[in-house]
Amino acid sequence: MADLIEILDRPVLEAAPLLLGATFRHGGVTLRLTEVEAYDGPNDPGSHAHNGRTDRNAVMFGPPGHLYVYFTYGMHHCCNVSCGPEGQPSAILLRAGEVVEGLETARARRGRSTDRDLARGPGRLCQALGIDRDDNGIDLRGVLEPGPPVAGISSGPRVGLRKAADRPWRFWIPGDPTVSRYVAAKPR
DNA sequence: GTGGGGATTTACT
DNA sequence: GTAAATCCCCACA
Repeated sequence: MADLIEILDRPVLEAAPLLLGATFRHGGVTLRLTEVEAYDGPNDPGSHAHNGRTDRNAVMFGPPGHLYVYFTYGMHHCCNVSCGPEGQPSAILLRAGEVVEGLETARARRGRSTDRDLARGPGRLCQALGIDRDDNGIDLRGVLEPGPPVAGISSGPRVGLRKAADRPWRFWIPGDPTVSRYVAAKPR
């Protein structure tokens, strides 16, 4: 089984699909990742790091294997794994997964939700795992464990972006019920 | 100091 | 399908 840092210390477009099938433990809940998206630093208009380093996105510029958590829409958190050599601001958004441990805890955090929807979408995923801004920057060694290689990975455009909406940098395990559905950005 | 926008989710018609 | 919820971040003045 591949080492986490070995996977993350390479270009984000190579690393992202390799995280599918990995397990992620936090707050008493374990997830099997089924859907991720790649954000490729300064060359990616859709990335938070596109306009350089700020207080918020600093973790993206740091060493690989740390959690970048941000708050959005006034009510949701999203979490990413920093990737690539230090100084290269790329990250992988954890979009969805299947709860494989801590089901009761996840249900309690998510309130009224079907088991399928517990971590189906980045905001739901963070809520199920109890992730918030206090977890920004945490070291993921021993937390995120790569799994065996997954065959037949699908890719397509990222969800909800107005910028760079054409880049097919979303990766998921085809047929898995916990993968979120594609939603284009709403026109203003 | 101000204002536009957002890597979303949920409930309601 | 559409709308509302809700607040932090950041660019610009």
